[in-house]
Amino acid sequence: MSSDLFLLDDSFFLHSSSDIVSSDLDLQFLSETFVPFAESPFDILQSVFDDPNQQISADPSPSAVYPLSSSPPIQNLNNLSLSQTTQLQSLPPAANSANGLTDVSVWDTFGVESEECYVGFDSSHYPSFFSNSFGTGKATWMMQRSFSSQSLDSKSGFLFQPRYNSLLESPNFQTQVLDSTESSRFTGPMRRVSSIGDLHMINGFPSSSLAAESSFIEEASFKVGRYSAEERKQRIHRYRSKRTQRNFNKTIKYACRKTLADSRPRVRGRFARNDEHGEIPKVTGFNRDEEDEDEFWGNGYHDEVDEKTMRGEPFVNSFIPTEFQYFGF
DNA sequence: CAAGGAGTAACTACCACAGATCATA
DNA sequence: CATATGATCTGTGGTAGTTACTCCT
Repeated sequence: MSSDLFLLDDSFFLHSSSDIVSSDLDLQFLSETFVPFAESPFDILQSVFDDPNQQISADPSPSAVYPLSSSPPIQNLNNLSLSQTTQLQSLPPAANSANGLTDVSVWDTFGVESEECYVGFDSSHYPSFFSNSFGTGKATWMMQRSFSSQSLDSKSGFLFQPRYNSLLESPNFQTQVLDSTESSRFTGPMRRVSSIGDLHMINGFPSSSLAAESSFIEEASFKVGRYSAEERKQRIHRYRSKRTQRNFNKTIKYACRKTLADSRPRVRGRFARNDEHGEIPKVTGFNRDEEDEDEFWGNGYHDEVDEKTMRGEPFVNSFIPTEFQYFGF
């Protein structure tokens, strides 16, 4: 997985693109720390839309527990479905354009039934990141497994409208928020998120001004799930410190061996012998006659990759990694 | 509800061989 | 002790096969 979940806050929050949620471990951490009793990563998202009237439903299997080594729990995220159980007032599109942040008319903004809560995106920017359907009156977002937060960084156009929970809707809270240094970025029901750094939200809290907000939250004895704010901070600190020590990069100990491996001829992915003279074999094979070659290649097994490898060409460009979580930032 | 097939993703073995490492003379 | 030689081990990447799991019928 590396569908980034950046729904934490301030010191809790994933601030940079290097803080992407990139593993099952991350998800477990998130679920345990922020959404205790979560049955699936879906619940994590639900916390963002924390509202008794709002439900995020997926098709969670009864056994939606995701041990670290199991199949990717993010699979559950591939079938996100937001649903509004009650009809609340719709957000007037004009309100968004009026604040200068969002011109709804140019956005593919998908309402979730009541349009009270929706996640929008510029589909021209994200042709494959999300896809949606409205089959049964619910919007379903398909989140590409390996969409890196870097992509979000580089492309603006991610809309995120959280539900406000009761605390956020508190006049006192809104006052504090609007008085904060980054209040201009928090402009009411619609907030444009242009980077992962902007996606600092939990339970609808904008995170950027958390210096003020967190104290407020603490004063309000804000507690999510089983952990107090302090406990969460400690857990997050431990998590992040351990996380920094993780090494997602495959370190090449011997560059020369990599070079050799890249240039080494392969047969169905396996290293093949060089010819007897130690020369890099040509496309035509290993000086084999036609009969041997047919046998060697099986049923005419020829493809571009192998032709390249047989020529000793590294075909780096022919392979586009799809799992960004293994690449450090 | 249980069983079985389809679909999907993660994981792993396999291969050749240059270079590193170790043991011995 | 220093050097030479041979044997053994290590590491490198793409693919196919296996495993585990979910979803659907």
